[in-house]
Amino acid sequence: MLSQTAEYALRAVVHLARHPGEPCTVDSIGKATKVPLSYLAKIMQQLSRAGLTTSQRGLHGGFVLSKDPATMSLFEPVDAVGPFRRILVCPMGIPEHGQGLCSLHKELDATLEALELRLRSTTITEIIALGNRPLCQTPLLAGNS
Amino acid sequence: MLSQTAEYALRAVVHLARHPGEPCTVDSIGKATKVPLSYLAKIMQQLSRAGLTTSQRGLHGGFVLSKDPATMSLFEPVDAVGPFRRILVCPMGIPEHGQGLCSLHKELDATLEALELRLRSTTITEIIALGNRPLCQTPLLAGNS
DNA sequence: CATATTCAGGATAAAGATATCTCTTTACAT
DNA sequence: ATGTAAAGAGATATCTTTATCCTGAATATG
Repeated sequence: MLSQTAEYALRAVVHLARHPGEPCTVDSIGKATKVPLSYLAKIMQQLSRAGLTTSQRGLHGGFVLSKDPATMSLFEPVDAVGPFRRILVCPMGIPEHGQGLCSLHKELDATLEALELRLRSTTITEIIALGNRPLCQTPLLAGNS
Repeated sequence: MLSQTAEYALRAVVHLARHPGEPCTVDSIGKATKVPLSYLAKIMQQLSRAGLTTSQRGLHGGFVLSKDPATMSLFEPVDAVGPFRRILVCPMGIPEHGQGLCSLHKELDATLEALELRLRSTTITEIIALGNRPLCQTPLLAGNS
């Protein structure tokens, strides 16, 4: 339902949130989150273009979250890598009276809305706080890469 | 979020529900719902294999819903054409203690669950009853093809 | 300044989803 | 029985998503 790319983006952002201030390279993020490195590089570009991360080249460079993860919802990385599309006009045509959706598409859009609201209402901080095991392989209390 | 194929499947099922008893050909469904005919043919096959529709070949053949649309949820056609996947084990590996998801995937799965429940709790009959314009181009009260 | 490290961007490849076409099989109507 | 209307099924084409690779540009360090 969420694209693979969105999954990867969320993993990366969660990882960055767990390493506040510390620039993380594509390499280190990819290894920690098990995302293919060369693909992750593209995703990180998208996150940076969307303003969610700051990037720094060169030695000790890498990516840092550009804002407090307590103010960043799950929706943001998801939307950054593949815009979230609501059903605004009838997918079956009828552009003229496009404002009134048929009941099927009204219901589908309401479902999308609920999904969007849920993503918007959960923050990255909540994920890393919740039960403290944000990404599966990270041990419960140890310092990890 | 829902695949194009799922969208098409829902349109087709809604159309069938509006023509109870009357076998609808791929051709007629496709024209009424603006789904590419040759692709719709494949989708109807999937619905039939999943047991949602009954098909009849030959003159006056076509597809009929195999059960009362009041007992069919939106989930069924969606799941029939592309199985709905929950997150049951960690997508990042760790098969050993696979039962305990990390918090990111717990939240994502909870979101999927909410989506699934919503689809499961809306029936096709509700769609065709609701405000009575189940598919956009169908006139409000007229007999239509 | 030289060099190693890292991101940026473009080109390409592989896989999956979407779409089309053709031929076969089934069933009805005459 | 024969012709015609339909679904079934397989092969193929196109587009999008996912993934890889390579070269160039920026930056810290010595």
